[in-house]
Amino acid sequence: MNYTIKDIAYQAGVSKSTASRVISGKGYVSMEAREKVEATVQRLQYKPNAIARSLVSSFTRNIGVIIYRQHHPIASHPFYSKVLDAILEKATELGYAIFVMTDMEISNRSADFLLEKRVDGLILISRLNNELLEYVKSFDIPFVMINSSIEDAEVTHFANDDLAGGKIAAEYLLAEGYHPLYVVAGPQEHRSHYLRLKGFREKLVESGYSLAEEDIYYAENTQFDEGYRAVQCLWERASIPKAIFATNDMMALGVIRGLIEKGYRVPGDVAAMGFDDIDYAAISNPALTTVHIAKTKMGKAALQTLDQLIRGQVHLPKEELFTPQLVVRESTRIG
Amino acid sequence: MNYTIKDIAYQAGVSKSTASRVISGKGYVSMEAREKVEATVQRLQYKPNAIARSLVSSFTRNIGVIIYRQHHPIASHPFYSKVLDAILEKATELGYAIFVMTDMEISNRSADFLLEKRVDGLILISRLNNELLEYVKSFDIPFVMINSSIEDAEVTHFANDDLAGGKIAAEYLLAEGYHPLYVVAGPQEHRSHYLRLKGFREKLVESGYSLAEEDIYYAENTQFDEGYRAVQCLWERASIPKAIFATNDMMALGVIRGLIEKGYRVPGDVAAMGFDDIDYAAISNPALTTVHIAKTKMGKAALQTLDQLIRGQVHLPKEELFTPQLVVRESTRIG
DNA sequence: CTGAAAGCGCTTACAG
DNA sequence: CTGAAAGCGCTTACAG
Repeated sequence: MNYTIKDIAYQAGVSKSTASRVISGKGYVSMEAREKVEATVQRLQYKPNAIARSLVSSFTRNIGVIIYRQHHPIASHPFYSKVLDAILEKATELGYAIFVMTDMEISNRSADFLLEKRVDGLILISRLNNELLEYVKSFDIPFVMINSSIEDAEVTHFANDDLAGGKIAAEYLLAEGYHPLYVVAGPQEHRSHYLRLKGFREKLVESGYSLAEEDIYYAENTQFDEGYRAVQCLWERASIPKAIFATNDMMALGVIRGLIEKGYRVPGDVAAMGFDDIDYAAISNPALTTVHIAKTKMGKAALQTLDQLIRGQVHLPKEELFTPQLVVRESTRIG
Repeated sequence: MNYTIKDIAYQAGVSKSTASRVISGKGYVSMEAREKVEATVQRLQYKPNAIARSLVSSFTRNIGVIIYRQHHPIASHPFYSKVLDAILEKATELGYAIFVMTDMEISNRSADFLLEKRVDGLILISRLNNELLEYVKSFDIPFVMINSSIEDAEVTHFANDDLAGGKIAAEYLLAEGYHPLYVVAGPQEHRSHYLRLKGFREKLVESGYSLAEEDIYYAENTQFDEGYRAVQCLWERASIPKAIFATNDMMALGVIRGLIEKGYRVPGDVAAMGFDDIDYAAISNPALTTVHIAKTKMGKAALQTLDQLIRGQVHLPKEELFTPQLVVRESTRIG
C-alpha cells in the first residue's frame, strides 16, 4: 500500500543505495540522480518508513513520558499538563515524537511497554518509588525525572526549589502581618510537599515564630476536597488564623471555598495562599496568591538534557533546581 | 546492548524460530522447549524489539493523536486534556501506545511526521480544515475526528450534540425566568460554537422570544479574557441582561469576573452560564452552571472505533453524537 | 559518484 | 513439533 524505497529507485531509474542517499541526505549523489529521485518522491508522495530506518540505526527518535499518579488521571492535571505541553513543544523542535502514558499503579508495566517500543529515552514524572527506579536503571536507557517524589544521586532530576518556595511563602505572609498561620500540607511522602512545609516552617522559626503540629492539616491527597475538609477540621480549634497556606493551589482553592461557605471573607477575615501557580489561580475569585513554578522551563530543560544524554553526553548536572517566584494576587491582598 | 531473539535461542538451546514461537505465543511448541525459552527470557530480562516486529507485521500498535489549535497549547486545555485522558486510558486497555502532538499551524507536518512513524491510526482533534482533511484522506490510514471544526461525510466523527446543548441552555434559562439574555459566542468558524449559538437561538424563537445581533458578543477566541471583554462591550448598551450565556466555560468565567468587578452580584444581579463542564466549573466561585459534555465517553469511543477501523471493520457509523446534560450550580441559582 | 551485498531483529511459510 | 531460509524496508561499508 505504501511505496518503498525500492519503488522509488525503480521509478527513478537508480539503485536503492542511491535513492537512500538522496532521501536520507547522507553520502555523495550526482545532481542528476538527486533530481530524478526527488521528483519521484514528490510524485509518489513517498514517506520513508521510520520503522525500517530505526531497525538499522537503532534510534527511533521516540521518547516516552510516563506520569505516575496514584489517584487521578493526568493529562488534565493542572500542573503536569503544563509540563507536558512544554515537553511536546520542545519535542517538535528537536524532532522527537512523544509517547505519553499515565501509570496509576506505579508499576513496571509502562516502562516495560515503552522499552519494547525501543524509545530513545524516558522522562519519568511525579510519584516514583525506589523499586521502579532501580528497575529502569537496570536497563541502559537514558532517562531523567521531573518533580519526582524521590531522589537518586545517579539520576538527573528537574524540580522546583520547593524548600526555597516554602520560605518565600512564609516570609511573605509574615511580612504582610499575617499571624497566626495554618498550613494545609500535602502527603509528606512526596518530596515536594515535604520540602514546601519544611521551608515554610524553617522560615517561621528563623523569624522567631513556630508552627505547632496542631496548626497543620495533613491532607490525604492534593485535591480541592482536601483543602475544603482542612477548613472543617482546623476550625474545631478555638482560634481562627489570619491566613492559611496550602502546599498546592488546588488545596488552597478548596480552603477558600470552605472559608466562604463558613461566611468568612477572603482575604478580609482570613487570607489564603497556594503553591504551583496553576492557570486557575489567576482567574479564581478571589485570584489566588501563590508561588510560581517554572513548569514550562522544567519541561523544556528536561527534554533538552535527555536529548544530550541520548547523544552520548555524560557530564551533566544531576539535579537542576528551578527558582520559584512569589505571585501576589487578591487572596492575600487587603484593601 | 539489548539481547536479541538470537541470544535467547542460543542460550535456550533452540532455534530462532522456536524461540519466536514461544515469545510471540503463535504456533506449536513442546512443553520442554517452551520452558527453556521462558526461563532464558526471564533470566536475561529479554524485551522483544517491537520495531523489528512491526517491520514484519506492518502494524506498530501505535496511534497518533493530533490536537489542532490556533493559539494555545493543548495538553493543558481544560476540555481536550480530558478527552486525551480518556484516550490514554483506553489505549492502555487495548494495548496501544499513543503519540501526542499538538499542531498550532494546522499544517500537514504533524500528520506527515506520524505517517512516517507508521502509526496504525490517527485521531484528529479540533480545528481541522478541508485541505488538511483531504491530505490525510489521500493516505489509506484509518482515522477518526473528535470535536472537529468541520464535517465530512466520509470520516467518522465524535462530537457533542452542540445544537441540542444550545437548546438546553436556552430552555433552562427561560424556565428560570431569566430574560433578557446576552450571549458570548465563540468563533463561528468552529462548528461547535456555531451550533451552540444556533441551538440557543432556535430555542428562544420557539419559545416566542428572539435574539438580537446586538445582544451577542462574538469572541475572537474562546478564552477567559474574551468573556471578560464581552462584559465591557455589552455594557455599553442601555439595558442590563438578567443572564449571560457563553458558549464555553472559560468565557463564562471571564464574564463572571467582569460582572463582579463591575460590582454586580452573580447570580443575584446577573446570572451566568457556560458550556463544557470543565473541572474548574465545579469549584469556581460561584460554581458555574453549564452544559456537561461527555468528554471521557467521547475519547474512549473514538479510540474504540479507531481500533475497529484498524482491524478492518468498515461498516461503522459516520457520526456519533453525544447527548449533553444540564448541570445547575450556583451561578444561576438564586436563593 | 554508484550499485551489489550484508545486516538490523524479528516472523512466517515450508520442509522435514 | 522444529529448524533453515526468505523477507519486512531501510542503511552502510565496500568495490568499482
